[in-house]
Amino acid sequence: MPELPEVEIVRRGLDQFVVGRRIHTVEVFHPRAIRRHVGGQADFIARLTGQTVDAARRRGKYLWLPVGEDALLAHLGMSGQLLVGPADAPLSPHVRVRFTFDDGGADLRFTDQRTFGHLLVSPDGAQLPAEIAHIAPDPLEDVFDLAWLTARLRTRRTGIKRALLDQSLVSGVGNIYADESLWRVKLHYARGADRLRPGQVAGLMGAVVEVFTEALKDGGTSFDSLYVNVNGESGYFDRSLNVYGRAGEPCPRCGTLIRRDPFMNRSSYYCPFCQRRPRNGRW
DNA sequence: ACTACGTCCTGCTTGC
DNA sequence: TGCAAGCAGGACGTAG
Repeated sequence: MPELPEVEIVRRGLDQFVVGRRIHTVEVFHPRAIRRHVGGQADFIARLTGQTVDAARRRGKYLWLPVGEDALLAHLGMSGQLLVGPADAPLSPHVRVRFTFDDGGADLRFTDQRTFGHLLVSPDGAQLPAEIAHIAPDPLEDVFDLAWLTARLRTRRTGIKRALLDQSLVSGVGNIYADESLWRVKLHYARGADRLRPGQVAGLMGAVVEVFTEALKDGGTSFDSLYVNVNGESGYFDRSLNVYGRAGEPCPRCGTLIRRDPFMNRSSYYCPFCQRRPRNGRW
C-alpha cells in the first residue's frame, strides 16, 4: 500500500526526527527484515552502529538514509512502517528492527506485519544505492524524463497499467494510484502501452503527478492502520479516491457503476463507461 | 530480450 | 459457530 506519496510522508518524518542523530544501537528481531543485506546480521549492525544519519532520500517507493559513504536502504513493502517514538515504549509484536540514538531521545522502529518490506546497508550508496540502479526516476524528480518514458512505452507489448506498475519504466506508482490516474485520463488498464500517442502519455503522467500531489497534501492513503507516518498517524486521501476500492459505487464523473476486474493476482477498479475496454485487448 | 506469472507473508473478511 | 478459503499486494526469480 505505501506508494510514492506515503513513502514521501515517511521520508519527511525521518528528515525531521532522525537526520543529524548518531545511531547508538541496532537490534534485529526478525532475520527476514534484512534478508537482502548481503553481509548478514552482524555486518548490518556493525555498519550502522556509531554512524550519523546525514539525510533522508527517496526514489519511487525506496528511501535511504546516507550514513557517511554508505546508506541504510529501506523498502516498506506492503505493511512496513518506520516509527519514531519513546524509546521506553513496549515493543509491539511486529517490530523487526530497532535503532536507538546517542542523544537518548526517541528511537526508530521498523515495524512490518507482512514482512514484504526490508532494510539493507548499501556500501557507497549515499548518493544512489547500487541495489536500486534498475529503478527508474519517479515523476516528481527533476531527472524524470518524459520523452524517454514515451519512447520506452512505444516498444512495450503490454497493457498500460502493467507498464505503469513496472518500476524500471517509471517508479512510485502502485495499484491504487495507477487506477486513480487511469480514471482521470479515461484510459482502460488494458490499453496497449505502445498504442498511446505522446500526448496521451503526457496526459497520463500529468494525472499521476496530480494524484500524487493531492495525496501528499492529505498525508497519504490509509485504509487501515497498516500505513502511518513516523508518528503513527494515518493519512486521509482514501476519502478522495474516485475508483479504487469502490466497486458497485457510481462513477463520480458519469454515474456508471464502478467495476472491479481481477488483474495480476490483484484488482483493477475502473469506470466501464469512461474507460472503454479495448476491443481485442490492443486498441 | 522481453513478457507473464508464481511466490513470499500475516491478519482480516467472507462464505459455507 | 467454526473453520477454510479469499483477499490485500511490491518486487523479484523463473518460466515461457
